[in-house]
Amino acid sequence: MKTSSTEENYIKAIYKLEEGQVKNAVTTNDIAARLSMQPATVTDMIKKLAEKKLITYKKYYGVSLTEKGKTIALDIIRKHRLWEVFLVKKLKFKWDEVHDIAEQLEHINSDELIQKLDDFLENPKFDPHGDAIPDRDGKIKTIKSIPLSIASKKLTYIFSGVSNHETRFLQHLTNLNLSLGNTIDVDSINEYDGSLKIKINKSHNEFLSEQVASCILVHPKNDK
Amino acid sequence: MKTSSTEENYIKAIYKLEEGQVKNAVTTNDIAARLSMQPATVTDMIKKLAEKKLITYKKYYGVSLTEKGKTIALDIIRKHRLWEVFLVKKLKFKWDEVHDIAEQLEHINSDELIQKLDDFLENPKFDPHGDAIPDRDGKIKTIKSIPLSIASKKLTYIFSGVSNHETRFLQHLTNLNLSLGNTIDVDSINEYDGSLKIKINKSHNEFLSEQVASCILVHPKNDK
DNA sequence: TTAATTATTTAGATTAGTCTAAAAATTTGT
DNA sequence: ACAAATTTTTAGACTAATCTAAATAATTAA
Repeated sequence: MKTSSTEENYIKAIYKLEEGQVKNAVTTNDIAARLSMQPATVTDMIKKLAEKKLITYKKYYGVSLTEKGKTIALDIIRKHRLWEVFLVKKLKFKWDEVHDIAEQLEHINSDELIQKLDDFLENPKFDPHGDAIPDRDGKIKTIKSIPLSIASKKLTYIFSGVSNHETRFLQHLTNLNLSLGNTIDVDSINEYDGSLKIKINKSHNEFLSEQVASCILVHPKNDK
Repeated sequence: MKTSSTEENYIKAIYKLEEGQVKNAVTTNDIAARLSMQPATVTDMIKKLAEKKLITYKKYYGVSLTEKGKTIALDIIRKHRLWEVFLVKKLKFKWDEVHDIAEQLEHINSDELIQKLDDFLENPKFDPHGDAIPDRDGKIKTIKSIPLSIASKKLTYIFSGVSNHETRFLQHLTNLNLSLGNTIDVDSINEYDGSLKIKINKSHNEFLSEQVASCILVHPKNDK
């Protein structure tokens, strides 16, 4: 069964919302907000997706992806992240420039293409923002990382990902000279506002607000 | 002004039809046949394109692209051909496998992307089928090639392009071990059916029907 | 040159995806 | 527990892209 780009965008949105929630159902308003659509529009589309058995839907309650829906979501995410790797590694885009283009490329329909792209890129496991790339069968590594905002003083971490993909945020990290894989030593944590003083890659000191630290994902060094 | 993928496909079709015709106008039925659409559908769309000043349109007569329309057509063709180079050179697709994927990729919208892709591919001038790639300003090389079917006996030619892009035709050439850039020596031409005996790359002899020879574009050796 | 054929356009309908406004269901706050 | 607020759905409408059938214009052929 074919899925339109529009349907794919809804499926991806539902997947992302499920990921970030404890609850078992995603609401109409959540989806509407994420996709900048009217709730009425979302109701129509979720009826259609339920019809196709890509989600389960209970009126006035919410939706959740079926296995079939999850498979499609992971396939789109796989394509998005592989294209991001291509854009950054091969075409030399900056990590904050690739999102919108990958949003278009992720809907290109050709299994053969994605397979060959994956091989060409040498089967990368992570995209330029540190997000894991699902394999061909939809298997995805769950990385046990934590926000830097709950890190412990005097420990050393590895910068492994971000939980905010906005251009402005990514540019801020670039300006701090902070890149994926860098070590982060937490020198001190301000008790009042949660801000941190850190040392990046054993070389330069920086100051991070709690707001920024909370979007930086790390794992303890020598543990991964 | 934005153009939808659908509009782009019409513009490209009109461009291709203009290219292959002496007449100054392309008819509704031509476009309908090329795009496998109903003439009534085409009439609606050409009204829309005329409204946008991408074509000139005279009722019951036909259409032709404006400068604006031509610019868009050449931009799509540029994108299509650059993606084909990418697919063949980098992803190792065969030359007969890339058309449908490039048809999708050509509608991806990002000037920055195409510029970087062009550079990544080292600014190729021809696609895998020997068609010239328009430059960023829409300038396109017109190559003075002829169909092999009107070639002269005992002369040596270079295989420079095809006028038929069907998978089955391209596979036939592959089976003959004939690739772009190969030399073709015309040994003899059959007077009755126009078939040719040729030697490819000074190494192996092949037989070509007139039908096949007419879709093979060549230029005389040491002239180009 | 006029009747027959062919090509094109118009008219009316359909589907996908979107909207606004109003109705209905659920949740919240006192 | 019930009124108020919020969320969700329904109803009706719009646009883009498509179709079929019918009407009209242009071309061809006798």
